[in-house]
Amino acid sequence: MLHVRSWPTAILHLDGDAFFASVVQAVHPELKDKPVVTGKERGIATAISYEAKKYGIHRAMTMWEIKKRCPQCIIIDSDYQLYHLFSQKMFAILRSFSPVVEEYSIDEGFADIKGLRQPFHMSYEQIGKEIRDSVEKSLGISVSVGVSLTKSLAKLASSSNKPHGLIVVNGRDIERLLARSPIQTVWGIGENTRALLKKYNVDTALDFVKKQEEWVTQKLSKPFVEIWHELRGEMIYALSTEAKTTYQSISDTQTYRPTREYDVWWSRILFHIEAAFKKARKFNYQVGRIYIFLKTQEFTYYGTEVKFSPKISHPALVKDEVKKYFNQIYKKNILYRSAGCTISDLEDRQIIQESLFDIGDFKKEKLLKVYPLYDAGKINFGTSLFDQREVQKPKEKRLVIPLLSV
DNA sequence: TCTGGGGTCCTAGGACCC
DNA sequence: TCTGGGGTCCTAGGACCC
Repeated sequence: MLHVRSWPTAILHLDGDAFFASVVQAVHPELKDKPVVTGKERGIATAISYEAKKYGIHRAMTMWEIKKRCPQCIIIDSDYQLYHLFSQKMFAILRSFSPVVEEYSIDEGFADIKGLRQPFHMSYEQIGKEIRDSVEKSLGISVSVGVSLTKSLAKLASSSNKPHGLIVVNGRDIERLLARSPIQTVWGIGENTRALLKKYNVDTALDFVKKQEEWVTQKLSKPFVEIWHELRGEMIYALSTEAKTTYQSISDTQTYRPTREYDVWWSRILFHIEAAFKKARKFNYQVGRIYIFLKTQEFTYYGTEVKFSPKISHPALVKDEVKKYFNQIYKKNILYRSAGCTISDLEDRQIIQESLFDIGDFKKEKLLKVYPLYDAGKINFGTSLFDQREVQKPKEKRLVIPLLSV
């Protein structure tokens, strides 16, 4: 029976299945069909192959726990360059079908495929299958595809049948998909919203969609009203096809072995500030705010914010100022486990001139000579003398110059 | 699911002004 | 001493994503 369906919009979601692990298996065929876990260098699992998932291994599980549950598990270091290469190839294939592609993350993306049936002489289902199969065939990795009217529906569809899935939903199929999708599996609905909706007997995506718009507006905030529309097939989220070159904020943090030592935490804070600013300079930003924080064993955050006007791009200039703020959050009897910073209020560098504050030109001149070396990875600042990063050790020995001498 | 690192967006409420 | 309404800006904090 011919079933004619209307497609006001047609969005495809392409999602790598256990992407990092899958890439590793593609590159090392001897690891195919074996339990593989990546993230060795961090001590926790970042990707788990489907074979390893059978042993109950999940994200962020410690390597120690993994070995206990699955001694034959192959645990390897992450190789982000390699993942990136595969990601680019995957998106190149997607772009060979449609020019309108959003690279949502390293392992998943969307394509607007409306209108492609005619040029390809294929149904949307056939196009989806073609994309899935060409990625799998040419890259040797497994992916899942969902096609529907909106990004939210396409993503729900692709996630509903992993791995190696292909789901096309429209018409009555949408209701069936929503009915078998627990509400927390919807993109944008997390644990807190699940708990709230549970109180009103909203358990599935279909329960949610059946609520009146007024009810949703009353109980929830704007993003959830948008999700409600998206799940009803009304497109709210357009594809953003531009590459990421701008930032609202940049952060740099790390978890360490717990300690109370003042000098250690202060030097780590400086270390993270320098790292965040390095990225800011790379993207040509000057910075208006630095938020610094320490995190305790109990996952409580102690943080504070420093503002700069005019904006800056070399934090060594304001080290003493920042230290005053650090002294406000640090308490000597508290055991901390993590430190970091988020810089925000970012503005394009050409627009503003960096202020010299009360630092003399001579000092600034020296400083500006040193930063390019740091940015190029040739030196580390002396703050790292206290740095006890356990996880990421520099591969080559670097020249260390004390920041104070600048 | 007991916890790594890097992001985005939204809202309520206070401060301040007319 | 008591009394409005309305607008804007900013901040803290929440919620969620991969």
